[in-house]
Amino acid sequence: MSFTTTEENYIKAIFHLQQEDGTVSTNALAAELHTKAASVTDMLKKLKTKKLLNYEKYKGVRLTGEGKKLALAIVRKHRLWEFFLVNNLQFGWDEVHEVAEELEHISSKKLVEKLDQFLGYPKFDPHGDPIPDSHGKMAVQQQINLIDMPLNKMAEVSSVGSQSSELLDLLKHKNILIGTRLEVKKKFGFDHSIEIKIKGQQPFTISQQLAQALFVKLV
Amino acid sequence: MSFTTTEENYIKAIFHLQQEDGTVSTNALAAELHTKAASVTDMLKKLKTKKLLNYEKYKGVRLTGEGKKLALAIVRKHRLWEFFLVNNLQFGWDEVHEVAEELEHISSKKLVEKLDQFLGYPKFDPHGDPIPDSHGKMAVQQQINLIDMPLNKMAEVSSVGSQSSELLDLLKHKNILIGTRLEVKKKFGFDHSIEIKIKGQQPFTISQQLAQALFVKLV
DNA sequence: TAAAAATTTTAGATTTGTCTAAAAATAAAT
DNA sequence: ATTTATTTTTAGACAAATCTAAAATTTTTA
Repeated sequence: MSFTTTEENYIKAIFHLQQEDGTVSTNALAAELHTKAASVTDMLKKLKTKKLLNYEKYKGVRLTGEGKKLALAIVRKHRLWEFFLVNNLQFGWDEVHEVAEELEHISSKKLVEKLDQFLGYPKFDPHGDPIPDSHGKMAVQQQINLIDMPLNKMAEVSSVGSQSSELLDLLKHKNILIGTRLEVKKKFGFDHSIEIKIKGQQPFTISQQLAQALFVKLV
Repeated sequence: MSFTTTEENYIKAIFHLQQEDGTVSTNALAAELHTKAASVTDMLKKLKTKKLLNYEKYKGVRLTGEGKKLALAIVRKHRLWEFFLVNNLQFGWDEVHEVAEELEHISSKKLVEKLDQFLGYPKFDPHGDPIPDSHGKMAVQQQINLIDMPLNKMAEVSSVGSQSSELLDLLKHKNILIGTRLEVKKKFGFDHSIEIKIKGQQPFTISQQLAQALFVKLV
């Protein structure tokens, strides 16, 4: 069985949304895919006949085992290509997302396995997200949200909460990268902003929104 | 301006066909693309409005400068990816064509340039075909058809006339690869078959059709 | 050069993924 | 517990790329 790029994008979007919510609503999917609810309904019916998801009208949707398998295969490709783009082709980690969105739909199974081997079976992509292996298994990273970090402990930025270009822009401006080491010096209850310190720089304050978009691991 | 995969496949097919014929007929295109003449007519009208080709009904078709530029960009991507697959991912040179047919439609300009750089600006792909550079220029290879080789001169197989799996199958069976060195020992006028010798092997005979599908350079 | 053959184009239909507008179902609020 | 608001689905239409069958054009051949 093979799938169109559009079908794959639906499966991937459902996969990501159901991590948080369990079942996914038509409107949430429409928003995620920048399309309309009516289009989503049509596609859900189609994907149901392909046994990729369980769908009852007005009840929302969840992926079947098959659907999850497909989603993981797509995520695997996406993250492997991102790793390749950054590590081999010298792309910046903040400019690979769109290209990987295209590359993830290349169908050859052999290509994925050869690429994985060539890259040395990486476990995490350049954003710090785990890369599913050929069986769909992902390493679990003991990362926590920056907002939850204890004070004065050294932490390393390991992933970001989204790939929005606004976020990546802000991080670039603040000189925060995957791998950047920092400490939380102070938390302000008023607006939940936090003060952080990067070695060799003056401490500075970041907003609650930004802190929540950053994941770190203790070092 | 951006183009669909289908549009790009039409442009590429016209480009290849017009190398031989100058102008390309509707039926020839339909055969090449495994589609019907009526579909070709529709698409030619569409591509004409996009200024990629000159088309007058019943008169056949030729690419414009713009069309050629696009065709060369696609050929460039195809051959760079083939090079990558064979040289870096350890694919056999006879199994990369289909994957490259998909990869050639990835749109990122930056990806192509970074890939080219990563690969070391290769001039020829694994089939011996020249890779257009970023300006569309190709190295000219002083290769001749095996059928035209003088007797008893050492030659090296540098490219094959087509990527048909039947041809690749036959070559594999006869143990002929890109880079294989051989001499033509005898030519038979009756059926235009030729006897060739590969070092360390008994001489054997190949058909006119096969000889015409092989290009060599003198060494 | 006129009839036959081949090629090419048009006309109308189909499939995929999308849309808008209206109807149906569910959830929220008074 | 009705009314109101929100969400979701249906109905009908559209654009892209394709098809078949029939008509138009060009080429071949007698």
